[in-house]
Amino acid sequence: MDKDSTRNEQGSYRLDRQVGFILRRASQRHLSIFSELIPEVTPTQFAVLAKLVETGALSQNALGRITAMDAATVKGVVDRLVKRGLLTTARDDKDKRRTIVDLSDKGRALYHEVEPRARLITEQTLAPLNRREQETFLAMLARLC
Amino acid sequence: MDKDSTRNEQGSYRLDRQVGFILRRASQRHLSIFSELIPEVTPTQFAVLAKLVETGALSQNALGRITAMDAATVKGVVDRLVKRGLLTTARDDKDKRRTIVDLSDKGRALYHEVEPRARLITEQTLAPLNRREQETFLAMLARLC
DNA sequence: GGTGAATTGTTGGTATACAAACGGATTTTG
DNA sequence: CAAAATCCGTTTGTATACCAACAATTCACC
Repeated sequence: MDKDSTRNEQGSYRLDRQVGFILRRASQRHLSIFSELIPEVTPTQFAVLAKLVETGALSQNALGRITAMDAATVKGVVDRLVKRGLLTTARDDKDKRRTIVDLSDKGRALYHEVEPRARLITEQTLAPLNRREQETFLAMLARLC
Repeated sequence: MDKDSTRNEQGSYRLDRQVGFILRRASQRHLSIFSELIPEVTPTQFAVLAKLVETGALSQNALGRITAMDAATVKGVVDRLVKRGLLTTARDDKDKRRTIVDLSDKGRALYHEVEPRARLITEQTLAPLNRREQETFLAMLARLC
């Protein structure tokens, strides 16, 4: 009889029920928490610092790949961090196309100063869920990438 | 003994485990699906069209509020949609501060043409999860806003 | 009923994001 | 080895996003 209810027949399109819209609002809340706890850098800039600490110096494009930014975006981010003295860049002698990006001492120091607060950001963002839900949620979210 | 394992002592900070980072990558994938299925408008622009269909004409700021954009952002979005003839704007006579934003016929037509594909976007974005997981996921995500 | 407070929309500034096109360097492959 | 394909970084253009400051208008309250 009403077997159709499993299909998409639940009536009109409601923006507030679409993943994209909810995803955007969740990102907004996260950003707000982030800039409250770490006003020194943006989430993207912090991602660059964190990855360089994890992996060491990288070419600019490689850095973009592991931080999920395209070449044009990563350029702007690196430029701004270099201008603030948090990163250094150098030509690669073996492959003259490449620019090697690395942390400066100041950049490494800032990262370690800020990293504890970064943990709090994840914690506060996920605070509406209990521990078990948090794990489930993160696992599902990761599957959507 | 190891009761501390419930705390944050799980070792080093890993960027790939932070909500913010995963959220960003999930948004990227969603955007990619969106622009593939609906190249005519951006997600934000579509949100404006959808909300105007839902609620009818609104002041520019009110529109921003229900679509989760600040005043500066919504202005740009509305301007571009007006330029393309998808929206109309008019001064409010009762409150001379306000600009009334509404769909044009062309905007309404485009919305209805595109809306079925918008459902597919949500479907494809959530495709890695089964039906039950999708519901759980959306409910949890909504709690993070 | 008039003044301080709040709201509305605008502007300018900064920071992601992504697409497309480009020149130079390196790798692949025929 | 030489041509083709690929990779690297840059630039330009468009579109969110958010902040802060601003003028005009309306509201609240005394």
